[in-house]
Amino acid sequence: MTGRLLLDEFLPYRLVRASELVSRRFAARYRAAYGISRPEWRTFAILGQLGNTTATEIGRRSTMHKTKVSRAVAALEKRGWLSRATDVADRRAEQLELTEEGAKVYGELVALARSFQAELLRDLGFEAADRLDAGLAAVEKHFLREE
Amino acid sequence: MTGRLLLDEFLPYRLVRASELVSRRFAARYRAAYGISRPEWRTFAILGQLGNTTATEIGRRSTMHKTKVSRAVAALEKRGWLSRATDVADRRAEQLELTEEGAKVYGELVALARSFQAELLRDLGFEAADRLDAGLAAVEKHFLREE
DNA sequence: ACAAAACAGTTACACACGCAACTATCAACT
DNA sequence: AGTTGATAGTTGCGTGTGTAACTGTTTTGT
Repeated sequence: MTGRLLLDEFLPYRLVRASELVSRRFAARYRAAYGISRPEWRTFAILGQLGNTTATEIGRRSTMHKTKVSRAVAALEKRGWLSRATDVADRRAEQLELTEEGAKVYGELVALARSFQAELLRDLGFEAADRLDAGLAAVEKHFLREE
Repeated sequence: MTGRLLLDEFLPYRLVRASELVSRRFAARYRAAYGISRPEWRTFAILGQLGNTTATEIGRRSTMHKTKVSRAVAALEKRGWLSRATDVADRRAEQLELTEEGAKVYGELVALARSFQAELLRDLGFEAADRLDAGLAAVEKHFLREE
Protein backbone atom coordinates (compact mmCIF):
# COMPACT_ATOMS: atom_id res chain seq x y z
CA MET A 1 0.00 0.00 0.00
CA THR A 2 3.03 2.31 0.26
CA GLY A 3 5.77 2.88 -2.30
CA ARG A 4 5.59 4.72 -5.56
CA LEU A 5 2.56 5.98 -7.38
CA LEU A 6 2.10 4.82 -10.95
CA LEU A 7 0.95 7.95 -12.72
CA ASP A 8 -0.68 6.05 -15.55
CA GLU A 9 -3.13 4.78 -12.99
CA PHE A 10 -3.74 8.17 -11.43
CA LEU A 11 -6.89 9.61 -12.95
CA PRO A 12 -6.29 13.34 -12.31
CA TYR A 13 -2.90 13.15 -13.98
CA ARG A 14 -4.29 11.39 -17.02
CA LEU A 15 -7.20 13.79 -17.24
CA VAL A 16 -4.92 16.82 -17.20
CA ARG A 17 -2.53 15.36 -19.73
CA ALA A 18 -5.29 14.33 -22.14
CA SER A 19 -6.92 17.72 -21.78
CA GLU A 20 -3.67 19.50 -22.55
CA LEU A 21 -2.92 17.37 -25.56
CA VAL A 22 -6.32 17.95 -27.11
CA SER A 23 -6.79 21.60 -26.22
CA ARG A 24 -3.30 22.62 -27.24
CA ARG A 25 -3.86 21.21 -30.67
CA PHE A 26 -7.18 22.93 -31.08
CA ALA A 27 -5.81 26.20 -29.71
CA ALA A 28 -3.04 26.14 -32.27
CA ARG A 29 -5.66 26.22 -35.01
CA TYR A 30 -7.77 29.15 -33.90
CA ARG A 31 -4.68 31.05 -32.85
CA ALA A 32 -3.18 30.57 -36.29
CA ALA A 33 -6.43 31.53 -38.02
CA TYR A 34 -7.61 34.48 -35.91
CA GLY A 35 -4.87 35.30 -33.40
CA ILE A 36 -7.15 34.82 -30.42
CA SER A 37 -6.06 33.43 -27.05
CA ARG A 38 -7.64 30.61 -25.09
CA PRO A 39 -9.67 32.83 -22.76
CA GLU A 40 -10.85 34.76 -25.79
CA TRP A 41 -11.96 31.64 -27.60
CA ARG A 42 -13.83 30.43 -24.54
CA THR A 43 -15.55 33.75 -24.11
CA PHE A 44 -16.45 33.77 -27.77
CA ALA A 45 -17.86 30.27 -27.61
CA ILE A 46 -20.08 30.89 -24.61
CA LEU A 47 -21.27 34.25 -25.75
CA GLY A 48 -21.97 32.88 -29.21
CA GLN A 49 -23.98 30.03 -27.82
CA LEU A 50 -26.02 32.10 -25.39
CA GLY A 51 -26.43 35.08 -27.66
CA ASN A 52 -26.52 37.56 -24.82
CA THR A 53 -25.03 37.11 -21.38
CA THR A 54 -22.83 38.58 -18.64
CA ALA A 55 -19.19 38.20 -17.70
CA THR A 56 -20.13 36.41 -14.50
CA GLU A 57 -22.09 33.79 -16.39
CA ILE A 58 -19.16 33.26 -18.74
CA GLY A 59 -16.92 32.71 -15.75
CA ARG A 60 -19.32 30.26 -14.18
CA ARG A 61 -19.65 28.16 -17.32
CA SER A 62 -16.01 28.15 -18.28
CA THR A 63 -14.48 27.87 -14.77
CA MET A 64 -12.36 30.89 -15.68
CA HIS A 65 -11.38 33.43 -13.05
CA LYS A 66 -13.36 36.66 -13.28
CA THR A 67 -10.27 38.74 -14.05
CA LYS A 68 -9.48 36.42 -16.93
CA VAL A 69 -12.98 36.91 -18.29
CA SER A 70 -12.78 40.65 -17.77
CA ARG A 71 -9.61 40.87 -19.83
CA ALA A 72 -10.87 38.57 -22.55
CA VAL A 73 -14.04 40.63 -22.87
CA ALA A 74 -12.00 43.82 -23.09
CA ALA A 75 -9.82 42.29 -25.80
CA LEU A 76 -12.77 41.15 -27.90
CA GLU A 77 -14.42 44.53 -27.50
CA LYS A 78 -11.26 46.26 -28.64
CA ARG A 79 -11.28 44.18 -31.80
CA GLY A 80 -14.86 45.17 -32.46
CA TRP A 81 -16.27 41.70 -32.02
CA LEU A 82 -18.28 42.35 -28.88
CA SER A 83 -20.40 45.13 -27.44
CA ARG A 84 -21.48 45.87 -23.87
CA ALA A 85 -24.60 47.49 -22.47
CA THR A 86 -25.39 48.15 -18.84
CA ASP A 87 -28.20 45.90 -17.69
CA VAL A 88 -31.26 48.05 -17.00
CA ALA A 89 -32.59 45.76 -14.28
CA ASP A 90 -29.24 45.46 -12.49
CA ARG A 91 -26.87 48.25 -13.27
CA ARG A 92 -23.89 46.43 -11.82
CA ALA A 93 -24.06 43.91 -14.63
CA GLU A 94 -23.26 44.33 -18.29
CA GLN A 95 -25.11 42.50 -21.00
CA LEU A 96 -22.64 41.33 -23.62
CA GLU A 97 -23.30 40.42 -27.20
CA LEU A 98 -21.40 39.83 -30.39
CA THR A 99 -21.32 42.56 -33.00
CA GLU A 100 -22.21 41.72 -36.58
CA GLU A 101 -18.53 41.32 -37.34
CA GLY A 102 -18.08 39.22 -34.20
CA ALA A 103 -20.92 36.94 -35.19
CA LYS A 104 -19.26 36.36 -38.54
CA VAL A 105 -15.99 35.36 -36.91
CA TYR A 106 -17.91 33.22 -34.45
CA GLY A 107 -19.51 31.35 -37.33
CA GLU A 108 -16.11 30.55 -38.74
CA LEU A 109 -14.83 29.44 -35.35
CA VAL A 110 -17.82 27.13 -35.03
CA ALA A 111 -16.96 25.54 -38.35
CA LEU A 112 -13.40 25.10 -37.14
CA ALA A 113 -14.61 23.50 -33.92
CA ARG A 114 -16.96 21.16 -35.74
CA SER A 115 -14.29 19.90 -38.07
CA PHE A 116 -11.92 19.43 -35.15
CA GLN A 117 -14.49 17.44 -33.27
CA ALA A 118 -15.25 15.28 -36.29
CA GLU A 119 -11.56 14.60 -36.69
CA LEU A 120 -11.27 13.76 -33.01
CA LEU A 121 -14.17 11.33 -33.09
CA ARG A 122 -12.66 9.62 -36.08
CA ASP A 123 -9.28 9.37 -34.36
CA LEU A 124 -10.65 8.01 -31.11
CA GLY A 125 -13.23 5.73 -32.64
CA PHE A 126 -16.90 5.93 -31.91
CA GLU A 127 -16.96 3.60 -28.96
CA ALA A 128 -14.07 5.22 -27.13
CA ALA A 129 -15.52 8.67 -27.70
CA ASP A 130 -18.77 7.47 -26.26
CA ARG A 131 -17.07 6.20 -23.15
CA LEU A 132 -15.14 9.41 -22.75
CA ASP A 133 -18.41 11.26 -23.03
CA ALA A 134 -19.99 9.18 -20.29
CA GLY A 135 -16.99 9.49 -18.01
CA LEU A 136 -16.85 13.26 -18.39
CA ALA A 137 -20.57 13.48 -17.74
CA ALA A 138 -20.01 11.81 -14.38
CA VAL A 139 -17.28 14.28 -13.46
CA GLU A 140 -19.48 17.19 -14.47
CA LYS A 141 -22.41 15.83 -12.55
CA HIS A 142 -20.41 15.60 -9.37
CA PHE A 143 -18.25 18.71 -9.56
CA LEU A 144 -20.51 21.21 -11.25
CA ARG A 145 -23.24 20.62 -8.69
CA GLU A 146 -21.13 22.06 -5.89
CA GLU A 147 -21.07 25.72 -6.67
CA MET B 1 -25.18 22.54 -40.02
CA THR B 2 -24.41 26.19 -39.29
CA GLY B 3 -25.50 28.28 -36.32
CA ARG B 4 -24.29 28.09 -32.79
CA LEU B 5 -22.10 25.49 -31.19
CA LEU B 6 -23.44 23.76 -28.11
CA LEU B 7 -20.45 23.60 -25.83
CA ASP B 8 -21.83 20.74 -23.81
CA GLU B 9 -21.47 18.65 -26.93
CA PHE B 10 -17.97 19.87 -27.70
CA LEU B 11 -15.53 17.32 -26.37
CA PRO B 12 -12.41 19.51 -25.99
CA TYR B 13 -14.36 22.03 -23.94
CA ARG B 14 -15.74 19.36 -21.64
CA LEU B 15 -12.37 17.71 -21.30
CA VAL B 16 -10.69 20.95 -20.27
CA ARG B 17 -13.42 21.87 -17.84
CA ALA B 18 -13.45 18.45 -16.17
CA SER B 19 -9.68 18.46 -15.97
CA GLU B 20 -9.67 21.87 -14.31
CA LEU B 21 -12.34 20.96 -11.82
CA VAL B 22 -10.53 17.82 -10.71
CA SER B 23 -6.97 19.08 -10.76
CA ARG B 24 -7.78 22.34 -9.02
CA ARG B 25 -9.29 20.47 -6.14
CA PHE B 26 -6.35 18.13 -5.83
CA ALA B 27 -3.86 20.98 -6.17
CA ALA B 28 -5.53 22.79 -3.29
CA ARG B 29 -4.69 19.85 -1.04
CA TYR B 30 -1.01 19.45 -1.73
CA ARG B 31 -0.57 23.19 -1.82
CA ALA B 32 -2.14 23.49 1.60
CA ALA B 33 -0.10 20.60 2.98
CA TYR B 34 3.33 21.27 1.48
CA GLY B 35 3.22 24.59 -0.29
CA ILE B 36 4.21 23.14 -3.63
CA SER B 37 3.01 24.34 -7.02
CA ARG B 38 1.54 22.29 -9.82
CA PRO B 39 4.74 21.96 -11.83
CA GLU B 40 6.52 20.96 -8.63
CA TRP B 41 3.99 18.27 -7.81
CA ARG B 42 4.20 16.89 -11.32
CA THR B 43 7.97 16.81 -11.20
CA PHE B 44 7.84 15.14 -7.82
CA ALA B 45 5.41 12.52 -9.04
CA ILE B 46 7.38 11.55 -12.11
CA LEU B 47 10.72 11.58 -10.38
CA GLY B 48 9.32 9.56 -7.50
CA GLN B 49 7.91 6.97 -9.82
CA LEU B 50 11.00 6.59 -11.99
CA GLY B 51 13.48 6.90 -9.15
CA ASN B 52 16.12 8.51 -11.33
CA THR B 53 15.58 10.49 -14.50
CA THR B 54 16.30 13.68 -16.43
CA ALA B 55 14.48 16.97 -16.87
CA THR B 56 13.81 16.20 -20.50
CA GLU B 57 12.08 12.95 -19.62
CA ILE B 58 9.96 14.75 -17.04
CA GLY B 59 8.93 17.23 -19.69
CA ARG B 60 8.06 14.49 -22.13
CA ARG B 61 5.89 12.58 -19.69
CA SER B 62 4.12 15.57 -18.19
CA THR B 63 3.71 17.62 -21.39
CA MET B 64 5.30 20.51 -19.46
CA HIS B 65 7.51 23.01 -21.25
CA LYS B 66 11.20 22.56 -20.53
CA THR B 67 11.52 25.95 -18.85
CA LYS B 68 8.71 25.01 -16.51
CA VAL B 69 10.50 21.80 -15.64
CA SER B 70 13.78 23.62 -15.20
CA ARG B 71 12.23 25.98 -12.67
CA ALA B 72 10.38 23.27 -10.81
CA VAL B 73 13.56 21.23 -10.51
CA ALA B 74 15.44 24.27 -9.21
CA ALA B 75 12.71 24.91 -6.64
CA LEU B 76 12.71 21.35 -5.37
CA GLU B 77 16.48 21.34 -5.20
CA LYS B 78 16.42 24.55 -3.20
CA ARG B 79 14.16 22.93 -0.65
CA GLY B 80 16.52 20.01 -0.33
CA TRP B 81 14.16 17.46 -1.84
CA LEU B 82 16.06 16.71 -5.01
CA SER B 83 19.68 16.33 -6.06
CA ARG B 84 21.34 16.54 -9.45
CA ALA B 85 24.36 14.81 -10.91
CA THR B 86 25.84 15.25 -14.36
CA ASP B 87 25.28 12.16 -16.46
CA VAL B 88 28.64 10.50 -17.09
CA ALA B 89 27.59 9.07 -20.44
CA ASP B 90 26.08 12.33 -21.73
CA ARG B 91 27.39 15.38 -19.97
CA ARG B 92 24.64 17.62 -21.32
CA ALA B 93 22.09 15.76 -19.23
CA GLU B 94 21.58 15.74 -15.48
CA GLN B 95 20.41 12.71 -13.59
CA LEU B 96 17.91 13.77 -10.98
CA GLU B 97 16.87 11.94 -7.85
CA LEU B 98 15.00 12.60 -4.64
CA THR B 99 16.99 13.11 -1.48
CA GLU B 100 16.13 11.13 1.62
CA GLU B 101 14.02 14.02 2.83
CA GLY B 102 12.43 14.34 -0.61
CA ALA B 103 11.53 10.66 -0.63
CA LYS B 104 9.79 11.10 2.68
CA VAL B 105 7.69 13.98 1.39
CA TYR B 106 7.01 12.02 -1.78
CA GLY B 107 5.66 9.15 0.29
CA GLU B 108 3.23 11.48 1.99
CA LEU B 109 2.17 12.98 -1.34
CA VAL B 110 1.52 9.49 -2.66
CA ALA B 111 -0.76 8.81 0.29
CA LEU B 112 -2.57 12.06 -0.44
CA ALA B 113 -2.96 11.11 -4.08
CA ARG B 114 -4.26 7.65 -3.25
CA SER B 115 -6.90 8.95 -0.93
CA PHE B 116 -7.94 11.55 -3.46
CA GLN B 117 -8.27 8.92 -6.14
CA ALA B 118 -10.30 6.65 -3.86
CA GLU B 119 -12.60 9.53 -3.09
CA LEU B 120 -12.93 10.34 -6.76
CA LEU B 121 -13.79 6.77 -7.71
CA ARG B 122 -16.41 6.70 -5.01
CA ASP B 123 -17.89 10.00 -6.20
CA LEU B 124 -18.00 9.02 -9.86
CA GLY B 125 -19.07 5.44 -9.34
CA PHE B 126 -17.15 2.45 -10.55
CA GLU B 127 -18.75 2.17 -13.93
CA ALA B 128 -18.35 5.83 -14.86
CA ALA B 129 -14.75 5.80 -13.69
CA ASP B 130 -14.12 2.80 -15.87
CA ARG B 131 -15.55 4.53 -18.90
CA LEU B 132 -13.51 7.62 -18.22
CA ASP B 133 -10.46 5.41 -18.00
CA ALA B 134 -11.19 3.83 -21.36
CA GLY B 135 -11.90 7.16 -23.01
CA LEU B 136 -8.70 8.71 -21.75
CA ALA B 137 -6.76 5.68 -22.87
CA ALA B 138 -7.98 6.29 -26.41
CA VAL B 139 -6.86 9.92 -26.28
CA GLU B 140 -3.48 8.92 -24.96
CA LYS B 141 -3.09 6.23 -27.57
CA HIS B 142 -3.71 8.66 -30.36
CA PHE B 143 -1.95 11.79 -29.12
CA LEU B 144 1.02 10.40 -27.25
CA ARG B 145 2.08 8.35 -30.25
CA GLU B 146 2.86 11.44 -32.27
CA GLU B 147 5.99 12.76 -30.65
C1' DA C 1 38.86 14.85 -38.51
C1' DC C 2 35.97 18.67 -38.78
C1' DA C 3 32.07 21.54 -39.73
C1' DA C 4 27.21 21.65 -39.07
C1' DA C 5 23.23 20.27 -36.97
C1' DA C 6 20.88 18.48 -32.98
C1' DC C 7 20.06 18.32 -28.18
C1' DA C 8 20.07 19.18 -22.54
C1' DG C 9 19.30 22.75 -19.85
C1' DT C 10 19.26 27.88 -18.27
C1' DT C 11 18.09 32.73 -18.45
C1' DA C 12 16.25 37.52 -20.07
C1' DC C 13 12.34 39.52 -21.56
C1' DA C 14 7.57 40.46 -22.40
C1' DC C 15 3.24 38.98 -21.42
C1' DA C 16 -0.49 36.40 -18.86
C1' DC C 17 -2.32 35.22 -14.49
C1' DG C 18 -4.50 35.21 -9.75
C1' DC C 19 -5.01 37.63 -5.43
C1' DA C 20 -6.42 41.41 -3.03
C1' DA C 21 -8.27 45.77 -2.92
C1' DC C 22 -11.31 48.88 -5.03
C1' DT C 23 -15.84 51.24 -7.09
C1' DA C 24 -20.47 50.95 -7.89
C1' DT C 25 -24.81 48.84 -7.29
C1' DC C 26 -28.25 45.95 -5.19
C1' DA C 27 -30.40 43.05 -1.40
C1' DA C 28 -31.49 42.17 3.38
C1' DC C 29 -32.52 43.39 7.85
C1' DT C 30 -33.65 46.32 11.57
C1' DA D 1 -34.83 55.02 5.63
C1' DG D 2 -30.33 53.54 6.70
C1' DT D 3 -26.79 50.40 7.68
C1' DT D 4 -24.63 46.12 6.58
C1' DG D 5 -23.40 42.58 3.63
C1' DA D 6 -23.33 40.61 -0.94
C1' DT D 7 -22.48 40.96 -5.93
C1' DA D 8 -20.64 42.68 -10.92
C1' DG D 9 -16.78 44.07 -12.74
C1' DT D 10 -11.98 46.43 -13.00
C1' DT D 11 -7.21 47.31 -11.82
C1' DG D 12 -2.43 47.30 -9.30
C1' DC D 13 0.92 44.27 -8.09
C1' DG D 14 3.74 40.33 -7.50
C1' DT D 15 4.39 35.94 -9.63
C1' DG D 16 4.21 32.39 -13.36
C1' DT D 17 4.89 31.26 -18.16
C1' DG D 18 6.45 30.75 -23.08
C1' DT D 19 9.58 32.51 -26.73
C1' DA D 20 13.86 33.20 -28.17
C1' DA D 21 18.50 33.36 -27.49
C1' DC D 22 22.33 31.44 -25.24
C1' DT D 23 26.14 27.86 -23.33
C1' DG D 24 27.97 23.59 -23.45
C1' DT D 25 27.95 18.89 -25.28
C1' DT D 26 27.08 15.19 -28.50
C1' DT D 27 25.80 13.41 -33.06
C1' DT D 28 25.78 13.49 -38.01
C1' DG D 29 27.68 13.77 -42.40
C1' DT D 30 31.28 14.46 -45.45
